[in-house]
Amino acid sequence: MPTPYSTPMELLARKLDSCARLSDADRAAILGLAHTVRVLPARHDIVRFGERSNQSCLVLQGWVSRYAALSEGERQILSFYIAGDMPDLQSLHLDRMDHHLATLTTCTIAFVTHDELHRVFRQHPNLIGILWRDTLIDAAHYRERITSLGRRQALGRVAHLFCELYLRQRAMGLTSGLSCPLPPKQSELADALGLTSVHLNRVLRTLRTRRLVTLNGGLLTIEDWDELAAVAEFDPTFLHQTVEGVPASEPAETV
Amino acid sequence: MPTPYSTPMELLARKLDSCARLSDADRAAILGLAHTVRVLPARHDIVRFGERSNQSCLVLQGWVSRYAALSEGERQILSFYIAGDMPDLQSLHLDRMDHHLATLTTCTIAFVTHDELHRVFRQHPNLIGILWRDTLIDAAHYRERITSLGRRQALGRVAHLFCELYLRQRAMGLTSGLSCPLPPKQSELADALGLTSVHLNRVLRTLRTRRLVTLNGGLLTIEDWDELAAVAEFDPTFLHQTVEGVPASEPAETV
DNA sequence: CGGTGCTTTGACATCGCTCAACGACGGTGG
DNA sequence: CCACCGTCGTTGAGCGATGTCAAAGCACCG
Repeated sequence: MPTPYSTPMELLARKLDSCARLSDADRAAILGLAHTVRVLPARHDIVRFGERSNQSCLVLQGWVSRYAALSEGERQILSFYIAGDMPDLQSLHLDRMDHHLATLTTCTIAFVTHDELHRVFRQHPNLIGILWRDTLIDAAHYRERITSLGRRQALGRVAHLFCELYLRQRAMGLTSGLSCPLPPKQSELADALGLTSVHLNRVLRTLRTRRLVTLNGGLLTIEDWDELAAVAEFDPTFLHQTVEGVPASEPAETV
Repeated sequence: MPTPYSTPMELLARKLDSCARLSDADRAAILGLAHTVRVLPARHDIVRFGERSNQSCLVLQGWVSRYAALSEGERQILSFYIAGDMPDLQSLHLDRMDHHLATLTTCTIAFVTHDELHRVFRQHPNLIGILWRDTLIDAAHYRERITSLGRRQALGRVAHLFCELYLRQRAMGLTSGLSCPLPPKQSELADALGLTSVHLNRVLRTLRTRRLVTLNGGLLTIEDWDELAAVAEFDPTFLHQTVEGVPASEPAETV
């Protein structure tokens, strides 16, 4: 399932279109953004805690994670990012990183300097709101994660994350039926969900046994969306996607 | 400890000054924001899940909470807001609320319409970045909460929240020595921390016994900042305050 | 064919939850 | 003024969900 994009900024335009409404002028401005592209190996820090950044990154291919490092080598993964996401927009207005940003898989990443972003903002003030909105949606994801960690048990937490990651990939055309890539290892999923990898493994077995979901070789397959969403108490409102499509019991194949 | 402000927008200016740098022109623009003021009773919803809003609110006095409601009457408090905070800025760019906003105590709240904000943004584009930054700091608070819920045990979680709430109030001049208001009831703190009120109560006893913190009648008193911060593994970076002041062992009295 | 890293499983420990009761306190009405 | 009541805080006993530790299985790869 390769990322189906022609140019980096077309990918960004597609992404922004899935959470906002992009006018033709805005779209053109996006497509004109100067950028550089780099391929980074898996498990490689992009920006580190404490650093100042003068550019923001756009994921073109692969998965990126945002994480906080605690003492004793413990780690909390704060969020996952996929093709089309700009995980580093906050550096536009916050001077120091308060966490790390790292690749999870081999990644293709585009970098846009803050100067370039400010230039486009000056010429197309509309875009400010659209990218601001993007960071607000990021915050909405955080809120949902807080709710999960605070009030759901392990099973619901895992189910909820799977629903979220499936729908986000679906909006970017990265799913195939009820399957989608899920490259993080179990220990990484555990670090995101506030669980140990041992317990996560047992939860995965439960999900498999109950015929809700299977996870194998980096491929997630949802066998029963309705039941999975019920276990997760999943409500897609927080995703703020323009296309509200929750998979029907018999979901449409994505184009 | 009454909120020491003369006018609503002076309070906002003071707040923004504590996390950014406000030029004189920006400051004047803030002071000129048209608004209305209302007093709301405690435990009163300001905006509800699913609603659309055409205004944003500014807390002038009292405490506000953002919360998600789950089935079975369960609730996760996502964050607390105090005088100077604008908890509702996201409604500028997100059409539907994905959670609730409610008063915790009796509150004085100022409301500014989105139209008015957009007007000021047009005349003072600087302010866009400053308010955007404010929402990004909100997100930084979420991240820290995720880390707490995911990777800290109850004791550290509680200690961390107390450190955060103390420093945020300190930046607004709402503390007195190492004491500050903490109006939420134990059940509300528990709902914010992913604990039951019973267990939170035991944790508070531990904190009291270990002479770190006492909480009594809505007043939080920190007895040993260094030790409390150590238990919490507290690092104030995520607050993104311009004045970095962490209380010394013998903290300066706030003016 | 022997690493190396990830997943899976078992046995046991522990943190935090549940249920239940009681105490402290303030408001209200007689 | 006092009895009553509701709310909040406090405590105990037992239980359940999740963590810890340790080992084995398994796939990939040199």
